[in-house]
Amino acid sequence: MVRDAKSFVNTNELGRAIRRKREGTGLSLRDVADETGVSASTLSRIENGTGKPDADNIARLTGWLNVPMERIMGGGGRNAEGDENAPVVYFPQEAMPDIVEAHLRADRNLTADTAKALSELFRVAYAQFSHPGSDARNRKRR
Amino acid sequence: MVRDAKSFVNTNELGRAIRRKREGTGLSLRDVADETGVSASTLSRIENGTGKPDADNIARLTGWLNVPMERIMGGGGRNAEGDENAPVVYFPQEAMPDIVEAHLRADRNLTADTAKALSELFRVAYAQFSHPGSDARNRKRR
DNA sequence: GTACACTGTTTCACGTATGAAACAGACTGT
DNA sequence: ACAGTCTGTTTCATACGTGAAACAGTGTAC
Repeated sequence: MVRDAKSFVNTNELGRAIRRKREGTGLSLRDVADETGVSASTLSRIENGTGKPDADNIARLTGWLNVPMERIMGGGGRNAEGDENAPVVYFPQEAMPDIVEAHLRADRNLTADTAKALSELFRVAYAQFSHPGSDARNRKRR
Repeated sequence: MVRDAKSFVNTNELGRAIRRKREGTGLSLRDVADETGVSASTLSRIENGTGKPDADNIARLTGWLNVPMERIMGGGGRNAEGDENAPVVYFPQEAMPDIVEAHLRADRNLTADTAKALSELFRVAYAQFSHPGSDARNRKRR
């Protein structure tokens, strides 16, 4: 049960990523607004970490960044209590192969068979490398 | 771009997936509410496709489903005009290896080196299988 | 019968994310 | 000097997602 529901989506990282890319490419807020459909005012708020963008805008912006939502947002059940701003693994790590498989199945470049084969390959490889001991959980990065 | 900003996050699929899993496991709305931290009323609305859940609840629920957000939600820039309810690829397919890599890097079960090795493996395998023909040149560049 | 416990749905007051527009600066050209 | 055009930020009214609680069924026990 998701220990007491206080979890927030980490939008600070989103904001930082956007500002980084925006300034890196020399675009203004209004430029990005035109490209993404998110208004400049909202964009400004997001970059400065004020408030939390809604689902549509998160989708538009992660799309613009070409980054998976959960990578940038973190959130949900497993947000490490301690470390604030690190992008977090949203899913139980055991689910990694499932995540990859889902992505593969959604990939229109692949046939169903190929997607299956690729995820199988990934599953095997992952099993090989992941939690090498029985207590990989002690590894508290950072 | 972004077509005229009318893109919505596809929450219908989210709702369907939740109802499927919930009924499949014989849970009530209030059971799921306890597990996820999303209220039963909101849960009901989501399952019935009324309104759009906010970012926090999407995170909680995709986490509960163990499914990547963009797989279930679709959304953003690439939502296929034609087919409504199909889960869509949110990212350009070319980005698949990057997506997987991001996920791997966020995986605390893996050391940085291992994550790198795995994503390299994946990248090679994917390149092998993806767009086998030459008609994959629909790509839009911005 | 009538209680009681459960179900999913809807009502309600409240908080807040939103975009348009107003705003404050920084620069440039005239 | 002034005017014009850019920048990011903030104000404002509006829209809407939210959870608690009320509601409407349905089933079971007594």
